[in-house]
Amino acid sequence: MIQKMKGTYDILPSEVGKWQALERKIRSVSKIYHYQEIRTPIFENSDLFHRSVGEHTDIVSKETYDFMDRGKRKNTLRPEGTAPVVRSYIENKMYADKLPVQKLFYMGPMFRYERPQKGRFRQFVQFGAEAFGSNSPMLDAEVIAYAVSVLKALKIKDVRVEINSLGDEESKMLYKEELLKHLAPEIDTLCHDCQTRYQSNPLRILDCKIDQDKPLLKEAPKPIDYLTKEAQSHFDELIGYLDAMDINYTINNNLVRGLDYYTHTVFEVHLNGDLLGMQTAICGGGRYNDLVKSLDGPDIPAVGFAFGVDRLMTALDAIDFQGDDDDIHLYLMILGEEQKAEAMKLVQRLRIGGILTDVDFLDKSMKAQFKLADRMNARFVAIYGAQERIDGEINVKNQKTGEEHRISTKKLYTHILTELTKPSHDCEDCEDGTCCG
RNA sequence: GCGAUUGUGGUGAAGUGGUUAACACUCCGGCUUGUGGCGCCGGCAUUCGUGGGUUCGAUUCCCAUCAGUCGCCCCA
Repeated sequence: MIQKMKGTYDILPSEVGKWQALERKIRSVSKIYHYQEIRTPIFENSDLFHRSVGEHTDIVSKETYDFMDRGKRKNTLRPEGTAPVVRSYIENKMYADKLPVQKLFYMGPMFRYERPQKGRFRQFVQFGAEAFGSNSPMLDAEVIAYAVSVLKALKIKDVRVEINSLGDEESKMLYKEELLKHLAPEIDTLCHDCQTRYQSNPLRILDCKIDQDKPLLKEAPKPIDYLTKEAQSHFDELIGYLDAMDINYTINNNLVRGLDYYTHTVFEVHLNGDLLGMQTAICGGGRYNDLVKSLDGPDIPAVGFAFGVDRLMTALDAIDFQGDDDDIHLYLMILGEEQKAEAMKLVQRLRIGGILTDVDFLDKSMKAQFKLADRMNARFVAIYGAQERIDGEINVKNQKTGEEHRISTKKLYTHILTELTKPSHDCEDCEDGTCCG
């Protein structure tokens, strides 16, 4: 038997409703913040990721799905969403659009060759936002507020927003030098990974879980202390906006993030508790003012974030999140061969009229058909046998109340329609009034 | 890339170096060819992830492999 590839998963009909509801909420929050959806290809020229994410990051150095196509071109299945969106932004000259600040979001599968575990797959779904064209800390604040709103809309509480600033290119250079100077004398006391990072990506040493508590790191200089004036005021302003917007956050001076392209603001959203197992990060993002330029675009600043949608789903599983149902309105019970054609005619009319209808295709007994209707969560069952066909009538049973009426077949459609639009309960009980819409 | 752990029907799961692989649920059929959800009766694994080895004999022991789960690394 051929089975799914490691680290992938099928979303079966029984759970797809939750995904659809989740995706719908994400889109609706995106709309409120006025971000527009962009869809880019699932694979790109490999160079895109090497140049943006960073050659020596784990993502690029050991986690990409690469393949050569028949034209000997190097392709990579996208491991993240920012680079493709930036590529598209540049290639489609969106910087010349009527709207000088382009606010985009995307949602779709990403691919990383990793060992799967809780909250981690080889094909996973990310939802992310990217806002181009302004260096204003207002935009950083908006993006963070947007991310928080998504969680709020999903009723995921108990989250922790951590922010930090890496500063601009100048701050980063200055800081890196100081950090290397500080670490140099005792570099051999750090873990093996950190010794490698010393060469490749010294900033990451800061949030190493192994060495975190060593005095060498505790006493290490922090990026925040090496910010240029502009960088410092960018960060201060951001904090001012977040306070004004009533967004809760904590400043984590050791937060650096793994991707190369970040400047200024970086942030992560974590879930408290053990909803996600050992993974707690549900969203990460930050500002990347030099990325567009370094990918041969104009010098345009940008800021964004990415959510792990699978992780959102995992978190939602723990809090009784209601997905879209696939209940049907009417189950048409057909009794007898001679009734089939007339029944199909009826079904077709109902469906054209927008009534979710289904029937049995296996000549099941009445009892078995009732069971089927139950499993489909049918609101009504219409029984259609020989006598009904002769009389031009049909029995309609309300599955909730058990009431049954015999009506003219011609009136079936309007009957079902009226019954369905009747509120099923007292709407004063609705929390938000959306249930009966 | 490293480590731990698991792999028996549709599902959850017992079990043993040796004739018919327990049990529960689901499902199917019947009692009941026109009103189901209850009840009763009956049925559903030539086979224990896959390949190899040890053995007279393996689902049970060993090795490999694949897959799941969890953790490390890293990240969403």
